[in-house]
Amino acid sequence: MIKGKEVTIYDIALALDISIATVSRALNDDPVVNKKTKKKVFELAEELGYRTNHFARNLRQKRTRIIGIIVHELRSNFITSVLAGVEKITAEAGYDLIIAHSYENYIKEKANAQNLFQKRVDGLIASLAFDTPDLDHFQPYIDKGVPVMFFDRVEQDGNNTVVIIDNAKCGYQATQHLIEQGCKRIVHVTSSLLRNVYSLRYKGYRDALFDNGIALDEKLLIIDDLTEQAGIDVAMKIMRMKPLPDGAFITNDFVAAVCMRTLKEHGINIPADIAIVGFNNDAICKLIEPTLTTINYPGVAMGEIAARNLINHLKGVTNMHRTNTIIVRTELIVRNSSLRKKGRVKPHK
Amino acid sequence: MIKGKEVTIYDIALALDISIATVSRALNDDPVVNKKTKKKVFELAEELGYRTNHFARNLRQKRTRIIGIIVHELRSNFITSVLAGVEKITAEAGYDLIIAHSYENYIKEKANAQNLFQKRVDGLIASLAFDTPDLDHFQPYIDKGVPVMFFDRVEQDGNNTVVIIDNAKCGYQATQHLIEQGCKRIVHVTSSLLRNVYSLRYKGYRDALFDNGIALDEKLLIIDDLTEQAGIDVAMKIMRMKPLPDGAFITNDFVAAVCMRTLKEHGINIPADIAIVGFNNDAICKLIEPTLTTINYPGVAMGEIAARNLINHLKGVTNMHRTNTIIVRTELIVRNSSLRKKGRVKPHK
DNA sequence: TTAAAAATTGTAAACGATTACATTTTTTTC
DNA sequence: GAAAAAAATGTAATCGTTTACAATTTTTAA
Repeated sequence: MIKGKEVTIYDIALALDISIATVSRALNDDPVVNKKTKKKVFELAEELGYRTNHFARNLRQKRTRIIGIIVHELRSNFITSVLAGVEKITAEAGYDLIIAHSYENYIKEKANAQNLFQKRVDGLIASLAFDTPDLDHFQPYIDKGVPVMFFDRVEQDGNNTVVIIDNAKCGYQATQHLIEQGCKRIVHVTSSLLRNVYSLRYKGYRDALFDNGIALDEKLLIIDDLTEQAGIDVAMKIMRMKPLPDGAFITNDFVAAVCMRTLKEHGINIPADIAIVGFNNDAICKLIEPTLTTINYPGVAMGEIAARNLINHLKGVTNMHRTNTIIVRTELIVRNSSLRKKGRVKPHK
Repeated sequence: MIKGKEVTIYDIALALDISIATVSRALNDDPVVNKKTKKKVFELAEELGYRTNHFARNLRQKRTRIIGIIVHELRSNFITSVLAGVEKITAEAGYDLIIAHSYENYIKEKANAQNLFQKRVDGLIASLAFDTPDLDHFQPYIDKGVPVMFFDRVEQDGNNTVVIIDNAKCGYQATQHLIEQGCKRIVHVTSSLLRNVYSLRYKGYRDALFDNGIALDEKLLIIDDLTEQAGIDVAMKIMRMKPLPDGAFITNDFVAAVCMRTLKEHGINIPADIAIVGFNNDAICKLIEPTLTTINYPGVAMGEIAARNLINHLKGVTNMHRTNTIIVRTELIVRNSSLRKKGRVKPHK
């Protein structure tokens, strides 16, 4: 193999004194080609270090075998799990994965969407940024018939195919659990209510309060971004509330953990003074003290499902547009941060 | 824009009654083209929804503007940080990023290397799996002159370009710190010694012991994989040691955290009974109790450096092969898990 | 042995850009 | 106003495949 000089099907054809058409067919394992010829072609290709020129092929076939994925944040346990799930399925199916990162920024998300469209991905998987107001930037995909699959962070009323969890139910469960543990004044710490995941969890929270005859107090709603500082600020805000709340449903484990640490530093007892429920079931839940009650959220599975549906659609096995919404199972995992009435609910692990 | 029908430079040329060469040049902002013509082309391209066919372009130009990255594990804070750094730089430079995941598996790593080579990435960034015995699978890249940049997990004696931290120094620092805190019997918990990162940290550990006149006891070396179960097993092993060790240098924060939890559950006091130092400075360090002393490890920066060097090399700005090794700064962050002699070392944050 | 059928191979036209080189048009210079 | 220089545009080959259709070779059947 000589550096810089690429081997093409012409070289193979020339060496074997056959046509490039036959070589091409042989390399693609076309049953029409004589087995002996095929064998010779394969062997010579191997020997010469032939590698397919995917540009030539894609140029001709008009498809890329590339799936694009736009994530709102890379440095997140959940997203990484999804990525792992997607990667597994796409790799198995022989697709490549191009990852684009929006950093929770609509402008970047838009640029990424355009870029991947330019690159002609065969399909797109996306989770929206905090401040994404609409789906106009995905319109070119729809116009060209390129399938798009949204996961987790999706548009509320869009008629796209989405893979999500039942956020309202999760919010309800978490809140109901706190109420069952005797909480009456429950803080809800969440992020931008413009995003489905947060607005629906809030809805679940409200519904649970309502069903238990507890009046909604909007002063107990705290909006944060997902940083460490936010966790500290939240704790400060909670401590200034009078009377002190006796429960907190925080829609992110990391923020919950930082918040808990800060509360503890100020002498507040968890769960005795305040019971806390987080969201995500990150690894930290089992490592902090007390261990954190949370909602388990199956990242890898969501990634796998999104990717599998997309690829099946591309292969024509199923039509994605028939399935509008795929809801993935979640569960409340009760640990010590919320467990006041011992024995009534068995703590998890 | 009609679904399924792609606009090409021919369409634009036809509509404006100019040649495709001019259209091509205009779209590439070639200064040779008349400004008015250029404007007309841009406007019509926009209007018709023209998008470059990158296959045609790449076929002609013989490059892909794609960087491949092979990581040993996706679900890791460190790797995600590196990924974020790489993504930032490659995106800025107009390159796409294809991610491949080896799951700490040599076979998969090899397959990924081959696949990305087939896809003709312009450059490769890689971190090796646990059990990768050699770099033979990267030989095709070298033969073809495709630059490869290794980071973190690299081959010991290879003459490739690598971005690493000074693992031996980190190991030395961590151990020295424990010794300064009065530890005499220090356990070293680490992973496969076949990998540079772990063998060098071990070397640093040994050197620090030696320099302080402490005999090396091989019974104090524990090899684990990086799972939760490993953390528990490690704690159990430590507790069975007689006399109980008084210090532990654990080369992974997560394992250290699980181990600490398990030790505490068994009534062992940290740092009084055993002082602990981890590695990575994951978010958990500040959230667990006691807070975990660790080595800070700049993931994002490493990703940025690796990507920047690769891209500068591709652009011909610098020659990567001149720079053999890039060592990134690290620091010991002292927190409560190792702090016995208050006041002697100021705890971090 | 020969015609028909089946298997195999070949020819040549795409696919959509880039670009060396040639040509035409415009501007400058004296 | 003509020659020279500069600017702008065009022509056509090329990149490496795939694939419809045509042509050839081999096998089968009578």
